[in-house]
Amino acid sequence: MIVASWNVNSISVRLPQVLDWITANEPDILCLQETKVVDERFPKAEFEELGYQLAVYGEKTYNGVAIASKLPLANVQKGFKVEVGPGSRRLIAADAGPLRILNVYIPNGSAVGSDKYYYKLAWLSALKNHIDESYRRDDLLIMCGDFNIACEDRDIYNPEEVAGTIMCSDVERKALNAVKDWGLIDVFREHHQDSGLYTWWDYRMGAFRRNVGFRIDHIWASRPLAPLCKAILIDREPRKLERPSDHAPVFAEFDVTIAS
DNA sequence: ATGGTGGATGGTCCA
Repeated sequence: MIVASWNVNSISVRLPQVLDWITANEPDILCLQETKVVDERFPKAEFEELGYQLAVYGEKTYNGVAIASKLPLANVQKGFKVEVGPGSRRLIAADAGPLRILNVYIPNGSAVGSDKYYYKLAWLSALKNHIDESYRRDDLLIMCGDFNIACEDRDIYNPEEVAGTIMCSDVERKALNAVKDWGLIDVFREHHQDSGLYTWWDYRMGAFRRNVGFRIDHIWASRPLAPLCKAILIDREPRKLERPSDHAPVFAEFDVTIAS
């Protein structure tokens, strides 16, 4: 079973690229972030024509998450039970066959010490509580999405230059590690140890051409599920297209049987 | 050097 995650930076703009990518790669589940449309305007029919069910939780202009799945989705949950602050739409969860999917768009945080940074930390705390309340350690859980945090220096092109700044400050890394300590595994690092492997490159300054990137989009798996991951890749090809998202999709294959 | 690029918007805000 193939599970993918992609921050598309507007599903309206990126729809043709996303549909092409789905056709080429045939993921069973695709988690999207930064869809930037209200639910009524999400292009559901185009996904349904390719055989996918949709669960969407979006808003105008900002944020927005969605799950497209070939398997029927059940127990769809949108947002935290009690939202953090103004309550932007950044979390959607559902069960798909044997898997429990948690798709998150963790706040960017803008700059260390800013109001948005403290919102990011509060959101991470709420995420930890949400997982504690919602899942069991023996669930086949995937938490994926745009985490907006590079966990280690090898996830960053120029760690010395950006040390302590947004997406790699110690405090936000610790807050994310507190989530991870529930029992989640960064599946990508089970399969790849190299630096230079990124999922996001700024649109500016020719960052992609120079591979000035960050690995901030992740697929994490619970302890019983992680060993079933047979392969995981970042697909850089869509980032090379005209009018790309600034993020590349990440996708993982899990050797799980689908009960009928 | 606080720049630069892209998306949604219709003023700027966000990333």
